[in-house]
Amino acid sequence: MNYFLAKSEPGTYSIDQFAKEKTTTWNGVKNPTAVQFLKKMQPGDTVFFYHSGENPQIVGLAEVVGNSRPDPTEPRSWLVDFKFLKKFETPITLKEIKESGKFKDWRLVYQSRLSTMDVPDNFIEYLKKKKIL
DNA sequence: GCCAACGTTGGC
DNA sequence: GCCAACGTTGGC
Repeated sequence: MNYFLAKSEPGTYSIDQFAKEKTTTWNGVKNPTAVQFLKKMQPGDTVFFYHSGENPQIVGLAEVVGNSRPDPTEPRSWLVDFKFLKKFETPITLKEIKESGKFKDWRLVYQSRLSTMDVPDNFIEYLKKKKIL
């Protein structure tokens, strides 16, 4: 089981909408690097749901259901289905992640524009220690 | 609102 | 195939 992170502008699609809908098709990903990660997602993998924009933070968890696949309506674009798992009572802010100093080699920190990415093991450990996972 | 970083487009 | 110009994203 692998961990990934997917960003969404809450004005476009928020964790609350996701919680209501229970499942969503994650689409619109065209960036080649982001698509690479989408292709690696497999059923059962866990995805951190991240709100970008004002107050950027990880707000919840999703589970990959079904295989990622090309978007039939848009060339070079890929999509994947997510099932809602949970919304964090206390989101993990980007500020906290940066200020901890432990995750400088994570794309979330050094490559802000990337919308879909993997998650380093030491971040998972960090969350387990904090009893968030 | 600004700007850095990066992706895309199109002319050559 | 290169690169300049331009567009987009996302953090601040």
